[in-house]
Amino acid sequence: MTPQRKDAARNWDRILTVARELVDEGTPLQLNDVARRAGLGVGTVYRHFPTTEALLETVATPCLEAIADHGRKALEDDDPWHAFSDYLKRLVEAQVSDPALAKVAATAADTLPRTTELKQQIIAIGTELLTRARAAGAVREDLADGDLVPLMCGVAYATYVHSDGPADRLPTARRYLDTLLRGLSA
Amino acid sequence: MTPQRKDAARNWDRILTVARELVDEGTPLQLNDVARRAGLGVGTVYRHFPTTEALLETVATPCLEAIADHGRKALEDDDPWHAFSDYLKRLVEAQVSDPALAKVAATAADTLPRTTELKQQIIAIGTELLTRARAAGAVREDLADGDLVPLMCGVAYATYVHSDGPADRLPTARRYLDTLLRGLSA
DNA sequence: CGATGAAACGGATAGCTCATCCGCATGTGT
DNA sequence: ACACATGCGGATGAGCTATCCGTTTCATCG
Repeated sequence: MTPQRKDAARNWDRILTVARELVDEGTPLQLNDVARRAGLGVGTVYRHFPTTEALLETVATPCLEAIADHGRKALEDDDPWHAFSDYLKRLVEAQVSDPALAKVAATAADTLPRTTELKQQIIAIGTELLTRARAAGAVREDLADGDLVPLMCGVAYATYVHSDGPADRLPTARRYLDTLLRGLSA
Repeated sequence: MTPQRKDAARNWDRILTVARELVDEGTPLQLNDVARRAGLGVGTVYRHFPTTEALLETVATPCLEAIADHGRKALEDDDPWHAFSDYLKRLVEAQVSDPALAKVAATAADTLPRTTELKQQIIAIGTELLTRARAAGAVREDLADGDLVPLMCGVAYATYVHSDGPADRLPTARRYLDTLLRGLSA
């Protein structure tokens, strides 16, 4: 993934660093803007990342991997409800603390080629945890597999609409998720 | 609100008609686009509606009024929980069937001067219904007044993320709201 | 170590959308 | 019918996206 040549690798890193900064400060990603801030030509940025989405994906990848790792651990939890709810909590917290993740989560898979596989792993883990929780009678029957992602995005979105700034997001998100989970439990 | 002069009033109507069509077919509003479709100069459109938001507001106004009317009736309902949940149902259904409404709902009041008052009426009614339901012990204590709008937007957003097209939105939205209401009830 | 080809760089620039401005046309009141 | 006010239209500039190609840098091999 990272380029072979030394200069290319250096620029790749610079671009990602700048992009991460922009995402964190809430600025919408603009490739020309990234180029200027990184002290590079636009051409360079566009060669590495043909679209804003491509850059966004790459920025979000480490977080996605962390979530997948966390999920694999959750699969070893004996308490199905705890494993399920804890995983959802992780998903929501990640989304509200990282705008890049929120965008990737809400975007259809086909426009995000690079992270599709990771995203599907994360969804598959969620589905598995849901299936177990359902089998244990802990979750309402009418919650379908395909509802998981939308509901997580919904909680994250509600948090964004509510909050004035990044500061009070986490507690709000937790409160909203708690409410949702209460509604989901059997 | 509508201009006095005959030609101006006619153009105003044309613009609103076209805008309503565009919103309904899911196309994002672009003022130049509206002008072209309405057979008018861009200047005309920009004079009536300086920004996309202003046009969006005006497009959404009738729906907002309908909601406020519905709300005033809900205030006469004797069952606090029924009045409250029914009102929320109305809010969510309106949002998922009208993208204009969803945008207006999720936008901060200060960028939408024209509909601010209407929006606040709608929120005030919701708050009143919530207060009554809370007083009757039907709603969880930790649901704050300011949570109402974000949660409604969240449900609408989740519905958008879930659905493939406008067709299956309503049932999905109802299902999600049911789940949320279950979590909100004491 | 110097030459050579491949790969990457940079930024000029074309294409596009947004929004303004002002000369011209149209409607309204006398 | 006239004059003034009001509204109309679209040319136009500002800002952003994305491409293309001449120049530069890197890695490899004799």
